[in-house]
Amino acid sequence: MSRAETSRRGSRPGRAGIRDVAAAAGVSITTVSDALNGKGRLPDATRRHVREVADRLGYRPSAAARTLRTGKSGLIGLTVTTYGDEPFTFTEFAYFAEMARAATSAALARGYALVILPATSRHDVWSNVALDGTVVIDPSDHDPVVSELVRQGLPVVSDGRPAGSLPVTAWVDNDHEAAVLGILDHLADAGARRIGLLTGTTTDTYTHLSTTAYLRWCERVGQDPVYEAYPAHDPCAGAVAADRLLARPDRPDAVYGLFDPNGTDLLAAARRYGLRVPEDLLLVCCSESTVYASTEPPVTTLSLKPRRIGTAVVHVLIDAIEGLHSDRPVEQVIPTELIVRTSSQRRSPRTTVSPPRSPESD
Amino acid sequence: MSRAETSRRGSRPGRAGIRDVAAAAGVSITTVSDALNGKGRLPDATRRHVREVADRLGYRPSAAARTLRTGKSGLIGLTVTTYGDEPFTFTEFAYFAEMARAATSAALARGYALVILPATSRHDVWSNVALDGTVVIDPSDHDPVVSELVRQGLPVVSDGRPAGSLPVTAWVDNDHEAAVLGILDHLADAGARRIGLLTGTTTDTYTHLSTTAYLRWCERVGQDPVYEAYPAHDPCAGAVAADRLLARPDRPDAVYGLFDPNGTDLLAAARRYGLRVPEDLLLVCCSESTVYASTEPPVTTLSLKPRRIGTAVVHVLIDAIEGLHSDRPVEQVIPTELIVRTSSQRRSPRTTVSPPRSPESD
DNA sequence: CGCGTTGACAGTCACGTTTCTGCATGATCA
DNA sequence: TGATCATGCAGAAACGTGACTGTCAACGCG
Repeated sequence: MSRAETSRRGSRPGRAGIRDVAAAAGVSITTVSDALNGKGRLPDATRRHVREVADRLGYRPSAAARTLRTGKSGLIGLTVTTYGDEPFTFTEFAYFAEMARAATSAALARGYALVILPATSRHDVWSNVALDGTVVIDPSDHDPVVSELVRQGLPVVSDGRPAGSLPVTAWVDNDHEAAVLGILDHLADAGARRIGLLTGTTTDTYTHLSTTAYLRWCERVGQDPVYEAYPAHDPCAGAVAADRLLARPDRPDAVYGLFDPNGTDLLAAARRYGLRVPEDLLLVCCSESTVYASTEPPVTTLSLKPRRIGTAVVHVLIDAIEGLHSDRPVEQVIPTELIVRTSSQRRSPRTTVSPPRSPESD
Repeated sequence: MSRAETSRRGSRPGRAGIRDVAAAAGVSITTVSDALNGKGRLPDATRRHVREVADRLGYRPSAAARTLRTGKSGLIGLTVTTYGDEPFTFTEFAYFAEMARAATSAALARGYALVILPATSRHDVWSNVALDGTVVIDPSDHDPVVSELVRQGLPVVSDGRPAGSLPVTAWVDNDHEAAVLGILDHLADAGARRIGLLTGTTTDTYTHLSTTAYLRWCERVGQDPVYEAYPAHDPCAGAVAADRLLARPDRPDAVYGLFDPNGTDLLAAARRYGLRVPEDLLLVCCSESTVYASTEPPVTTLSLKPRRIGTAVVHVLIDAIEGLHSDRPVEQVIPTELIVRTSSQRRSPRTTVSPPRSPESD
């Protein structure tokens, strides 16, 4: 069978193949491939001619064929832990959104795209998409998906220090212990005598590290721990837990909340009990949301710098994919930032208006 | 050259191909493919045997090869409008996060995965990933990316009524005019005499439709329009615009804010001017955030139901991809929901505590 | 003038699947 | 008993690209 006029079968109009370009330009397939990829040794005239013809035909190389041939898809998985059947957790919205945004930007700048893939998704979906590597957010102890990916030889970079002996390629995280200790010291400096904690019942690393840091701090300064834990994925449970914490007989005079909505929930609970913030109750919570800049009063927040983390994670991963032995460390610690506002400043009642914050740039 | 023992070349250990499975099971490649995909006519014994051998070898079919052969990648693009160089807009965080979450779930349930692809990304990234279709969020007037995709014959479904003559396959949107009119009537019922609007300077459909609906309502009831517009992607500009709106000589006694942060910004501005909410100022804003349930006072919000929209968009798109002539309409209007809280209820001062809201389920 | 070298391309294979076609074998039926 | 048919499987052709190998002419050099 002759191979001439191959364009008659297969491809519908609108999808020109490399053969069509070769025929139209009067050269061979090899020449087209080399001309478009800048590979071979061709005179610039041929190169320009081929490019021009390709543009005229609206030629787009088939991503599938290229992936099959080269073994690289240009796709990076973005895996998010799930509570329940939803792709990502409710309480991490702002964090996740910012982190994903930065990760997408960073990946894109290096020619990669991100695929959202919940860890609990059906196995066939995972194997149906060709990934060059994966970003895992807060992997659980012995995540089967991570093990499977690593077994396949794919680089896996984790946002959050991996628990147990999870064999990730690299990880990026904050120093959560240091952050909690810093906040507790900050509150103590502001005059707090008994600091309470609003924490979660889940077993992820963030919750675990933060809680143990709190307990160790209490032990060190000789304070009885005062904390309430609730399932962080339930938005209503947070309000209830905040209320419980302030209803205790040993009511704290300062509270740190580990999750984003804790600030508003604690403010509401304080109002119910007639507690003034910051006079009667000092408040800090971990959040990326800007609403805390304009609450009454503005609430001091701890930012985990999700944008820096997202960027770092992607860069480390792509370095691993491309086999670059970069100077980026395999274990990166991103500093947190405490944004001090009125709710944690008992000592300086003069200024109650928080300075305007410019749009974050990192 | 003999084709026996093909496994000696190519594939590194850890990646078993279909040939290896066929050899190990003592059957042909065809039989393996049919057995795993449930296609041919095979006795159950053979089917089970092949599956068992495949599992033992840890066989995973190559997504790239499958895509090349079948023409279906199982990937759906999720395109988000960009202001500046970031993948998605700052002001739509909660909306986008919820919408993306629902879309990811819905796609996953039907065996598809989502790829985040900003509209402004480099062309090579778009053509480097094999997509079966694309979801476009709030496409601009003559989006070149959408045209290109449609020209390639890919289904494109839009979140938001497409402006101009954008040739999308289908779209899903709220009835923004009806929503605005409903809110204005709601505020008027609560006793508002002069209703102001906090709107955006961008030209997207949402902003445009909402603003014109407001202007028409004003004309109908004979009220002079009182509004301030600001670039919605700038978080600081919103606070300034809220302040300006309440500083006007013709200060409104009720305000509707089109964007998520408007509620807290307006509350803060009201405090600065000594205005009580809802006694001196009625407040509604469009937001998906739960923080407005526990602000002081709780703020009435309009929910655009992003989860329903995300689900609907994905289902319509996948129907189009798979050529199903479903009974789902090509143009779907999702109803909005007005969550009435204290900030817009001047008439009933008895109950100032909003009822607890259960986690949304739709 | 003969020979190695280099430029400029063409031919062909392989990536790993899916699927169409087709060949045996045994069962069924006129 | 020969023709028909369903069954169970094997062979091989694509899918569209990238890369290796090979060919042919021109050219420089001793």
